[in-house]
Amino acid sequence: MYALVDCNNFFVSCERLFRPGLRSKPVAVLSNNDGCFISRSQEVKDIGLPMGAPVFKYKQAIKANDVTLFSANFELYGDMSQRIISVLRSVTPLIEVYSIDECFVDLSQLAIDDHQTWAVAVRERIFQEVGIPVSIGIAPTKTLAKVASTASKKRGGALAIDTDDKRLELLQDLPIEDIWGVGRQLAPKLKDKGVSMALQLVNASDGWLKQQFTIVGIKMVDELRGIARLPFGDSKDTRGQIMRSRSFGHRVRAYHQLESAVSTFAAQASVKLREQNSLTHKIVVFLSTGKHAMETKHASTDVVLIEPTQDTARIITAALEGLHDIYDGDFAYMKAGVILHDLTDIESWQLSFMSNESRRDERTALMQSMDSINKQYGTVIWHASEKPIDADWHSKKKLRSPRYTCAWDELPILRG
DNA sequence: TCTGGGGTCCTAGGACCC
DNA sequence: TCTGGGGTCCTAGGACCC
Repeated sequence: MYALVDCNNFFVSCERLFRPGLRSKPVAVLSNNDGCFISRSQEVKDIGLPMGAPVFKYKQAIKANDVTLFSANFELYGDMSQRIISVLRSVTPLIEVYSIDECFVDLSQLAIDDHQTWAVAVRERIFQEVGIPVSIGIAPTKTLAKVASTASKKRGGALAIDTDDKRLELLQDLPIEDIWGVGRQLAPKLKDKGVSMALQLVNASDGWLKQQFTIVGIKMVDELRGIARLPFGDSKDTRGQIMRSRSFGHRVRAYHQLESAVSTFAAQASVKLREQNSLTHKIVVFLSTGKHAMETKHASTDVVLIEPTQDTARIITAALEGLHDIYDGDFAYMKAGVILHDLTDIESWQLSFMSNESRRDERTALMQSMDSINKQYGTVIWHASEKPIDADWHSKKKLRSPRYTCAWDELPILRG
């Protein structure tokens, strides 16, 4: 069995901790530039201000209902999140931190008589020790635990799906768009086929499901049927990608402003990179007019580093080169960002670097940089031979760069 | 005028290899 | 030297999550 511990209106709850007078008053937390709602108290939900909605469109309602607004304070939320996680860790080490306000717990190693009672106790303990109200759902799969925790919000904040009857009862009342994994695209598609409730999905034939879904959807339905198909993540603290980006809140045309933003993002991203002890091999720089512009434009570029690096100065330099390549003074940008891709563990970078031999277009550059690598690592021996290739074959295969064959496996570093 | 900032996983199809 | 067809790797982009 799995538990999902889900913080109620998390950011709002954090702010209320320091402003107890705001309990039971309408409160919302806003995104960067105070652009849109990212957390709402129950009172604000009842007023009808939607999640993610732009604040300027709801000025009237905010004033009329005397809604208290906060600019987001992610340091505070991160700190409160850690406190909740440490309470859970004291119960069992088998937890998966899913997001800043959600945590899965594997209950299989715990001696629990009654799941409902356990959930109530843990919920009370978190509220006592941290002051944040949470909802706890317990079920045989992660997706069902999610269903349970959502349903628990109207039933005192703790709910265990420990019988099939309970499971079916909940699925009967669950609209498909509220299922974890059903989004904007899938929901209308399913409704067109006459499927609007989760129970219909669970009762559908395997043949029909195979027609409608890819493997992702099949797994989702299995999870709803009580068959665990999602791995219990060993809460990786090393990300596969690191992104820093920001909307400006107004249109930016001046190159120096973009330059300053991009170098800041590159620096911040490289700090994250060092914290997780990784190297980056590819840097993506992007500029965008934002998705709400009449005419949306998006420009991005990949900067591939021949030698993976962790060095802030090099990352900034490379990012600015990328910016220079894509900058087009003709239109104004609303947003900019830097993404670090192809992250490698710092201890094993030589291996992954060398074994990437199918990146043919990088080969030429690699050959040129081999000298410096030889100097740096001393023992690297390598060789490459260029095969003669006739012009016809070349154009047929649409090869843009000469073809090389390199005996990477002769590198002593791979054997070591 | 002003509409978040992160992430993950999967797939289709091209690139590449034998 | 023949230049096909199938397997595999890689990438961009989509869909989804909070």
